[in-house]
Amino acid sequence: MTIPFNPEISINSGQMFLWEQIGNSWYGTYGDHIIKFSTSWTSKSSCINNNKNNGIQFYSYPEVKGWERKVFRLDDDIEKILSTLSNDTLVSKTIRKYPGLRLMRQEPYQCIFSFVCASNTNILMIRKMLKNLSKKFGCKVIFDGKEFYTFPSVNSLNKATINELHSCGVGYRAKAIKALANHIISGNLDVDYLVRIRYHDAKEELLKVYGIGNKIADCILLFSLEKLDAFPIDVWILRALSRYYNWLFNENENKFKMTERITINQYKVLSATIRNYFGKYSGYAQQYIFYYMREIAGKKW
DNA sequence: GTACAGGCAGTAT
DNA sequence: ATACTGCCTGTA
Repeated sequence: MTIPFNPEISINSGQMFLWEQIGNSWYGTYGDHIIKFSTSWTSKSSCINNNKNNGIQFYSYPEVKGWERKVFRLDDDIEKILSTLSNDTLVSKTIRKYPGLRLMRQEPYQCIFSFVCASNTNILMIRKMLKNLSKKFGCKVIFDGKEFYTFPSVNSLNKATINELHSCGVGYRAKAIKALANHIISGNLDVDYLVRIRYHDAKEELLKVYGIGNKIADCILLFSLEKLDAFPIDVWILRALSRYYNWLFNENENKFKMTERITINQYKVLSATIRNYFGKYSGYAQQYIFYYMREIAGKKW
């Protein structure tokens, strides 16, 4: 059995902020690289399999051959992951509904800054903030005769003033961006180390940073620090838990209401319960559920 | 004008 | 441990 892979649906999963479509090509920012793939079809439902790039081509600037394997996590044992998660009714349904949807691996620093911008705002706003930051603090790159900006380096963000950051429309998050850059530059946050240690330990380190709470830490862990067992709970996932998984929480007085903002302790209980339920690939389940919730709500991004 | 969306930090209880 | 509030920008 070959599991399908569709890069287009994957980058539209809502967690990939800096991608844009130009004709039959998609261009994305991956740190200081611009990555691109082109399809020779127009239908969005088309898929390709793992081994043969049927009509789809991958490029990047600067050129890095085979980047798609890393970015689209083609090194994961997707067959095993999806078969494990298929024990769950809802996830099983979404796997069939969205063939080719994959979890994506983001550039760690870009991912961390992106999600620090993601507090208390929506995806369109996050995209806007990150575009502004890239234009102001990134490097201009001409690729295919088109103008792009690399994601700002940690150094450039560290040197930026609060006012400069604020001018990018990030609002009160300017303070968090500054604090984060300083944390990284001073060696208090080591990405390589966070990749090596386990979920709970890495999360503990992230939570020390001003501006990073439970949800944002889980996003960073899942999307860039190789913690496939992370399960970010935002409002969309909370609605899903309330609607489809209430039975999991009815024991032990773990009931919750989706209309209420959850407390830190409630997040811990929800997180522990759902991660125990889905297991080591919880993050993949989250990806499918998130996509499903956004789609039935009619969200484009 | 007014309501609402959205995660975190800080303070009071 | 929980409740409440302020923080920003934008859309309906």
